[in-house]
Amino acid sequence: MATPARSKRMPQEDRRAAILEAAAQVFFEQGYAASSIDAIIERIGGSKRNIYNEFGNKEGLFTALITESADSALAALSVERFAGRNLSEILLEFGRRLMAIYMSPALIGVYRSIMTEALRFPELAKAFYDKGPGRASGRLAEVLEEAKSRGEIQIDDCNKAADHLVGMLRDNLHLQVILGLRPPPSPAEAEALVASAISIFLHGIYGGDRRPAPKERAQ
Amino acid sequence: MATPARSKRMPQEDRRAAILEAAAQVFFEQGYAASSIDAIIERIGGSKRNIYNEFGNKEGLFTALITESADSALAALSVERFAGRNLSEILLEFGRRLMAIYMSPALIGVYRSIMTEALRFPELAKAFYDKGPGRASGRLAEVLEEAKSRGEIQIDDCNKAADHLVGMLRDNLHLQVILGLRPPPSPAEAEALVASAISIFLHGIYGGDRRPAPKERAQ
DNA sequence: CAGGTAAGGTAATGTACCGTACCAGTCAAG
DNA sequence: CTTGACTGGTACGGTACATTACCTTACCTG
Repeated sequence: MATPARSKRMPQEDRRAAILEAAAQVFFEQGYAASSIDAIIERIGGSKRNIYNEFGNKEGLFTALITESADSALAALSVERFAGRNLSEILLEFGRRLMAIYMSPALIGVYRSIMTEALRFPELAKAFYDKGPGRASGRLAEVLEEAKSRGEIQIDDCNKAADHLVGMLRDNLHLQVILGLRPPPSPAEAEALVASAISIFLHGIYGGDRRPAPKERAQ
Repeated sequence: MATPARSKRMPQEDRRAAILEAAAQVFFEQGYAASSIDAIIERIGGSKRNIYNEFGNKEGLFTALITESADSALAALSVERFAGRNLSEILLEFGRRLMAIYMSPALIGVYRSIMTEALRFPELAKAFYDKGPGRASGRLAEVLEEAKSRGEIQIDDCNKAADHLVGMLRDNLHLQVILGLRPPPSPAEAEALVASAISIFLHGIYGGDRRPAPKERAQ
């Protein structure tokens, strides 16, 4: 009834992907507990047997959805080690990628739904954190550690500083998007936000006697 | 059966408070959709009529809980205008308060539950944001604007910078606490985090030719 | 102390939904 | 064409839950 065009058979992979896509729409909008298997299956037609055959039960579908969404969204972070340009450019590139990831619909949905379910799915919450924000911060800390060892920056605890920068990039804007109070930023907005965050991270806000950074317009 | 000592009547205020406390335990742990009125009433004894008489329905109880929790947790932000000491001390004091608020069990619970329900309760989400993170950022922007007008700092967009600082203070640690991956920080930890975030915000991480801030040990 | 009112308790109503069973139609192989 | 595995559609068992109807009890007023 919903999509009569889909009455034919489907290769297993496509079916699995279709289920996950529909599950994303429903779970990420309504949350795990308020979502029904029926609502998911309505979007793609077919019967619930497909879901139960493929994922076992509702929990299995949810964990698969969270895991795969987080994995695919976060894959962009580990493509290569950042080229050995200067720290400012490395951080800018890192920030751009992280911002794009955080604002992607998939990850917004993951955030929205995993907060409430974290206590019910502790391993899932840990996996999400470790592969996502935790790893981002870890990678960043490595970069900072290198720069520190070259004497380029002064910083006591690189892990803490990395957390701070990640937090800056995920500031109130991210929260507003998750809460549905505003749409994700345009590329230009995102770029400006990344630039201003990185600029503050590198130079702070005191206007005293610091040298301007090479070719950076602060916001 | 649960608490037989409570078989007598109760002043309305106490009962209302008891309901909200029990609702906080249940809603903040399980989320709105997965929580049942029965589970709430079991914690305090009595019957569901108490809840329906006082709050109308489940939605009414939830919105009252979120609103009052956010209000009381965030009241500490608007007590007085910060004394006109130097910017560093003002920000430190601001950061301490904000950190304490963010890590309070009440606000952790609000965060946990409102993310998923934001799309179902848009006005509630907006009220929460405006009274909470939005106002924190707004107050901070005022402080920065003053310092800017005194020529103390150099900054283009004070609102953006304020968002960044608020984000720094609410970084991966906050996320880990919400996800239940670690307990809230001890006062000493919190103080160290605030200090390092503010230090970066003020001075950045470049170790060049900046003067050290007055009496600040960065972390 | 009697009687009334409103709150508190109990049980019922109706619904939603997870997970499974059943049947009929469909595709692929032989 | 026949067979058989699989799938779509639907219905069902069992349960949980929001909300309400109805009864019971406590408190207040005169």
